[in-house]
Amino acid sequence: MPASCPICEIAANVRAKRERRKDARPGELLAAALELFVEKGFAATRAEEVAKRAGVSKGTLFLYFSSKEELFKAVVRENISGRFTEWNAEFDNFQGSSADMLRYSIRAWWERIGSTKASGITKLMMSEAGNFPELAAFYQHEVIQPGNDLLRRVLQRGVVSGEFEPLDLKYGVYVVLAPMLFLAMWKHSLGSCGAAGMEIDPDHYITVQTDTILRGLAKHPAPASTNLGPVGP
Amino acid sequence: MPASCPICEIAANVRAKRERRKDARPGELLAAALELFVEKGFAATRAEEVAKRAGVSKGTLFLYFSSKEELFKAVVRENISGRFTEWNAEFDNFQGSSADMLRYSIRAWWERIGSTKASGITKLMMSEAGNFPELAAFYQHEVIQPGNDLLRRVLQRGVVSGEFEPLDLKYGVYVVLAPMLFLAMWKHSLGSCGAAGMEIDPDHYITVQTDTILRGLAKHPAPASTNLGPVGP
Amino acid sequence: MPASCPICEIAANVRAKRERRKDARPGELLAAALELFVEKGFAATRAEEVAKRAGVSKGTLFLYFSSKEELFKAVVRENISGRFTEWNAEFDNFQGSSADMLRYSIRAWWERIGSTKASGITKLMMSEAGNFPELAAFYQHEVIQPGNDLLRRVLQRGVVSGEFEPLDLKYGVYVVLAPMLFLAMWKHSLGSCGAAGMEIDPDHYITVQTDTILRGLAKHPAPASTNLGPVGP
Amino acid sequence: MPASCPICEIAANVRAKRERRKDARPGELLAAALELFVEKGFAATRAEEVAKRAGVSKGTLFLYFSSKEELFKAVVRENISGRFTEWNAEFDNFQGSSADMLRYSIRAWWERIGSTKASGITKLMMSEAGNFPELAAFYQHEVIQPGNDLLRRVLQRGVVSGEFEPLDLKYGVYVVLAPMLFLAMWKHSLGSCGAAGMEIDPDHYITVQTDTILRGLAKHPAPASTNLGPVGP
DNA sequence: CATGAATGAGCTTTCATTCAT
DNA sequence: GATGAATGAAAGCTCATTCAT
Repeated sequence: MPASCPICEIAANVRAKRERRKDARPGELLAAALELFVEKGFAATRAEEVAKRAGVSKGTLFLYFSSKEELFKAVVRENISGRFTEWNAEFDNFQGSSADMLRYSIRAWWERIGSTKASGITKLMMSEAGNFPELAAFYQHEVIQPGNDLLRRVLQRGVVSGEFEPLDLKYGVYVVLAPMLFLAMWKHSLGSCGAAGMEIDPDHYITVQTDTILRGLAKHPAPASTNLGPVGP
Repeated sequence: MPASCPICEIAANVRAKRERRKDARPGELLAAALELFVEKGFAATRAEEVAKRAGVSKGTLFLYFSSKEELFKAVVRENISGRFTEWNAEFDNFQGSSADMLRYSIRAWWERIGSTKASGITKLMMSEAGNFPELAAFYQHEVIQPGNDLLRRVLQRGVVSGEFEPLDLKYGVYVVLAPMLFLAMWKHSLGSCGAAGMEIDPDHYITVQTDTILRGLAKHPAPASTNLGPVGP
Repeated sequence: MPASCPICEIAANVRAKRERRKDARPGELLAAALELFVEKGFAATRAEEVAKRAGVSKGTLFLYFSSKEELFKAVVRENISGRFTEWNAEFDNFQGSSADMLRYSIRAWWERIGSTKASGITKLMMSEAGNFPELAAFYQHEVIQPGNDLLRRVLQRGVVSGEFEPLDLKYGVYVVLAPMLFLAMWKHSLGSCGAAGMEIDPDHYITVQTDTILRGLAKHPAPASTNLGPVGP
Repeated sequence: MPASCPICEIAANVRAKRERRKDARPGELLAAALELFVEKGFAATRAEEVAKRAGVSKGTLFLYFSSKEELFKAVVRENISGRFTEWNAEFDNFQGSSADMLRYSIRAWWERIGSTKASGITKLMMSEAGNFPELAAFYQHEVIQPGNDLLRRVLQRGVVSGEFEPLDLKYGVYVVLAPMLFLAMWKHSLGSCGAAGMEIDPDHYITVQTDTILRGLAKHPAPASTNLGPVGP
């Protein structure tokens, strides 16, 4: 180290730390809020608790988010924005079979969303959609729709290439979506209650689901099943 | 009993009516509470609103349920009572292919649970499991486990008979369960927000899911998929 | 007293008392709020304090008034509505000189408003008008305008009859209004500070003002007024 | 002082500028505070807003005033400082009739106080006197009393010279004071609400009031009214 | 039994005030 | 001196719960 004033260095250091702290505040608060909202639900989470978990006081929270509801919105936005542009690009260049592409999609979702805290948002939205119609619409527009579109493209690719049986694409995406979203929600509710028999091993779950779904989608030489009329004889 | 006193009869009648009304109270309250809890969540539902929808006063609610939490527990318990004994019997006698049996199970679930208000408790439990661990355990014991067992028997029957490919039964049940429970939850959250593109037509959804699942489970002459390496290039 | 069940009497009595209390609540709260708002201003008055002075709990206040602002509005309405219809009628039938009529008006204002707690509203409105534009408009419409109109009629009567010099009526009313409203405001602010020399004896004040105003309005060279009897017909 | 060092001059200059700025700070803060207190009242004015309007940070405000209350006191004190010595001198030398002197007094008040921001403190004191008794006493001592004395001298001059009718001087001053103070308060409250019919044109108002007051005070050939005792016989 | 007026703990939100930089 | 991020006491308002009727 060359000649330098140690006092100035300390001062600069502290200032830097302070500014880093200031910049980090919203992130820390959003992280704490995500955790607590997912754990306890929106209404059952007290603002003070979020602040405490983020290591700040009650007042500080409202310095960064003008209301608890605004905090909620910010949590949702923070954890979903911009992922889809990245994903779309990834998919444009995918080389390989459509089955592999679907497998890849599912694994990627799990690694980037499902296995992270962001998966809690799915449960959050399910629980609170009724109380935040505006946010629900936002979520539909920013998350559901892009996700649907992404999956539809994968399925369509498979149908066009002859790998998959033709199917109603709109409802076909739910064949893939439903098991994934269910896993996310389960993880954050009944799956984390500690009761015996409630735990789901995600990797195994995904493997079984993926295999079955792919066989269900695949084009077969012979049709699988005869149809059934209404329930009851 | 021989000739009866008409006055006594009237009195008994009146008493019976009053008792019936008295006995009906909790039911009306539970029905109102179920609706509201499902619509708005536990915390966002006010006790007074439940009372009003049940046509009684606030005080009366607390006459029958010592607290809002007790009311919640009663709502859940009320709506998951022993349907499974009936179902088990039904399944013991089922005649037909296992594919038909699975189809029948799914349709039966939809008609008796999924399409009724009872489906709301699925969403409720997902939302509130964290705040009511005791209830979650109860739900797991009374609903999840029996449901799992039921479905496992169906799958096992198909595997044993050679209709279905062998599969991990524990996770196989989720292949059927996940899409159904997802539908129930969707219906009560994002699906009822009025936003365009969020509605799911249950019958169509069930048809597509069932077809795909059955083809995924069915024993095939040729294996379905090649395996995949790790995610990423 | 004839034969009567003492228990029933007590019960009826208590119920009556309870209902009387319920009916009295809003009035008690309004009275307490008026006092405190005038004493300390709107913002410096805590809702709990109002409740305490009315002998009820914080929650009860919000049972009757949905917000502190609503309470404020109710206080203003309570203390001014309907007085002007009565006053207008009184003035239509007034017999006597216009000087006497003006004297009577001033005395009547003092006895019915100025000397009562209602006079505090004047000060309240002056202090809070800027923060409650909606209320200020309400006050202008319900109080200021009717009061102005009333006074204008008195002045006009005097001018028409030749008792008063012709004058700009719009600004003429302030010749009477200003000293009266000033008295009301003074009473509730600097006049009640206990500082020596700040007290104003209202009767004397009114006498001096009235005499001077009447001489100022009177048509000269003829003398202005004969004496007046007690207020009231 | 003879030849001066230019460097010293510059240094002194800079220091003077800085000190001027430093000395100006409190003044800018007081000006901002006066405006805001008058507009919105003491309680509804936030310290941060005062600071912002003065172009400094929140912390700086508390560097100069130890609390919001101290700021308030300083605002009042600042705006009522010794104008009266100047005025007294002016009045000692006044040449002309007492009517002219009174006219002059009123116009002077309007030009130097009433039409300036200083008139706002009249309203401020009225609104907050109850919460700041110490200030109220101060105000009474520094403003009300001297103002009263000044006016009393004018009236007395007129009475002695035979221009004015004899009158109770203590209450006579309010004949002049009340309309003026009322105008000041009106201007800062209901008069600035934008509601139609609330605006008062000060010049016209003053003209009408002054004319009426002077005629009310003037000595007439025949006395106007003898009454003085309490109302009623 | 049923009622609903009353309660007060508890929550969100505000803002004067402090103090490390 | 000046700053503004941080604080936490305090206020408005809600609502589960009680209890006199």
